[in-house]
Amino acid sequence: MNQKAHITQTALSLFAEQGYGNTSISMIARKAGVAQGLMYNFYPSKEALLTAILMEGMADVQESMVAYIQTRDPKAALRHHIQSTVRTVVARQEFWRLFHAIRTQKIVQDILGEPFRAASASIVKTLATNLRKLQYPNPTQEARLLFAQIDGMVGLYLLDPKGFDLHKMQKQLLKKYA
Amino acid sequence: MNQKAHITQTALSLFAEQGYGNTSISMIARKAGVAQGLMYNFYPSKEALLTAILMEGMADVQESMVAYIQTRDPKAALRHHIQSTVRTVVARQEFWRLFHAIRTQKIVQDILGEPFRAASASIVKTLATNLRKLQYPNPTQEARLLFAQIDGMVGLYLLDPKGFDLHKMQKQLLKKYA
Amino acid sequence: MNQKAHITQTALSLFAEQGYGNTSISMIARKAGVAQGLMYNFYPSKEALLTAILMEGMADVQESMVAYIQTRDPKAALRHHIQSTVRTVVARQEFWRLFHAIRTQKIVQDILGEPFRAASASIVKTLATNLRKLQYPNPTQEARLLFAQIDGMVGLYLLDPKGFDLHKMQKQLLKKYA
Amino acid sequence: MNQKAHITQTALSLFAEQGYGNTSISMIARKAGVAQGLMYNFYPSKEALLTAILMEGMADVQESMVAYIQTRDPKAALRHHIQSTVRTVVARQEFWRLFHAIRTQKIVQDILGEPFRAASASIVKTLATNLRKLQYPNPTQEARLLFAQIDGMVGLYLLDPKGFDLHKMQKQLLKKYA
DNA sequence: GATGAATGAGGGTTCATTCAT
DNA sequence: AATGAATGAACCCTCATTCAT
Repeated sequence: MNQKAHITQTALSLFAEQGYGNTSISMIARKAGVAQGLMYNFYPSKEALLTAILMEGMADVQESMVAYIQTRDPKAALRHHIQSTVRTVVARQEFWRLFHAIRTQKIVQDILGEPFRAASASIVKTLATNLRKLQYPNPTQEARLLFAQIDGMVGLYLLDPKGFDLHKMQKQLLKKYA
Repeated sequence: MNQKAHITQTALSLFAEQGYGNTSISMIARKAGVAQGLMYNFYPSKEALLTAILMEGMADVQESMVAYIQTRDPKAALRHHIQSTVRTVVARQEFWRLFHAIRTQKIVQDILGEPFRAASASIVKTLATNLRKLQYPNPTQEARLLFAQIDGMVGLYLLDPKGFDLHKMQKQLLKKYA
Repeated sequence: MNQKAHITQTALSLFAEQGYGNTSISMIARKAGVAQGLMYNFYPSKEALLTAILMEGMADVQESMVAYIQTRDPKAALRHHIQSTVRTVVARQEFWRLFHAIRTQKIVQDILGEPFRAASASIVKTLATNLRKLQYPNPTQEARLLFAQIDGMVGLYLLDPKGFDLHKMQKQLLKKYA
Repeated sequence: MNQKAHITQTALSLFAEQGYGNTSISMIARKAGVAQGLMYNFYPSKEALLTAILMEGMADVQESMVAYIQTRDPKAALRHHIQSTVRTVVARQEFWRLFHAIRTQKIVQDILGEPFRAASASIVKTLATNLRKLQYPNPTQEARLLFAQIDGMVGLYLLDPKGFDLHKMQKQLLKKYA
């Protein structure tokens, strides 16, 4: 792996583990085995490093959704969304832990606030469309509730990955909706 | 209000508004209108102040649950739990915002990790008991799902109190379960 | 002397001796015998410290000019200006050394550029008025030349206070103009 | 132009424009279009680069004086000195701006302090000789005053090239002395 | 000669904490 | 109890310098 990717990955690990604010550049450098100053050859600031990590993570999520966004069958569409979310959260656990922990902070609101709201709205809208096809009453509210449910499930999993059986939850959720 | 409570409340406000890490003791003192050093007459450190705030908040939550924990009718019990949660989140929004923002951090995991897990387990167990009475298949999983749903709902509300209609969500949730 | 004045004076000494850019906050603190952080109780930044020093120095100069600005007799007015300049340069040598060394730098241009130009123009105008009364041909140009002469004299003195006999120069200048 | 001269000239431009301390090696390299490390093939350090620039500039000044140092007629000699000084300041403005801005700093005092004092003394002596021929009373003091005047004029010009009419000042000075 | 990734000392600044008053 | 001046460790960042290629 090249130096930039190595530093970025190390930073993500530490940010996820102990928080952005509690992670110093020197800690990242030490764990990555490079000099402090080197980070600034790749990113102009600590905040820029965070931004890059968040942007890349969001792009990955977007990409994983492209695969099933066009699914016509409503049950399949819901199933794909739930499965895809669980899959990406497990696969990129560190990113999600960081994102969930930091998404209330001003710095992230500035960077990702609007994109995140837009993405959320888009997902809710798609869920609503599919729930409507399945004859749910009040599909928009139901979609919001389902979104909250998935988000809550992910949040609780990230809070305690060992104690929270995400796949059992996923199964249960699929049984209910798809 | 006595000095200690005044300082503690001021700290909670600032922690909730701008984060624990971004709030300095001098800011708290300035906003509270007291000298910087005074806080140390009541708490040995900034972390102890945070701990006290979190403990107190958790105790309040516990207390609010005592009122309905003995409810016999399962639908009423579920209704009370949902309503009580929403009520406390709205009434003590600052505490919940702080708690949700910070609950993944090591410092909080150390302090509240175990109590929180215990409280969660207790709630889930109660929910499961009631769902079982209502003949839900797989009531334990269903309880976990409901817990996640409530938690997710609260989280999304705290993320954007103006844009997220908590009461409409509550109504929808009540319609489904109670 | 109080701490603030002590720190400010120490900073002026070091700035004058080795330049603003070559003087670190830690050097000032060490020489002043206080902790680094203390300076920030009095000035919000290193630049603010410099600004305060420059502003105060300029105010002193202004004040010393008030005493003779109203002098009616042209020869006396010129004499007073020359003597006052020499006196203040000798008395506040550190300030002048700092000011002469730093006045070309952007940071000072931003802080004092306009005030300095205005003050210079005012002095030149007064000199011109007095030279006109003394029947000098082209008094405005002559005033500019005299201003340059005084400035050059001061500059060379500050460059080498021991090797440059400022008072002999002053005497010679007074002989020519007053 | 060869690489060394190109780098040196680029460095002079930047030093003059924004100061020695505010100019980094990487800025010089970027503007010169070469790699950061290349400078070290020609100079052992940033300070050595500055030294070379200053030495070369001084040598040029010396050289420009050789042309008229032997002028016999005193008025012509004074005229040549004034004109030559103005000419070189305008022609090599960047060097002079750098030199005037930095000549009080320790680093330059160490390098050029003694040579500069020697050159100044030599010029003053020549001026005195010519002033004596013109029957000025106290020609040595008068020479020092003239030297200060020229230096002050140059300094004020460099401080504000657009606002200070150097050639008008030169004319006025020539009228007085030559 | 020429490159630019890598280093690490040092800079300005913040802030939790202490303590004399 | 209450003050706020004082401390010093730690933070983010810059940059002259080195060196493998």
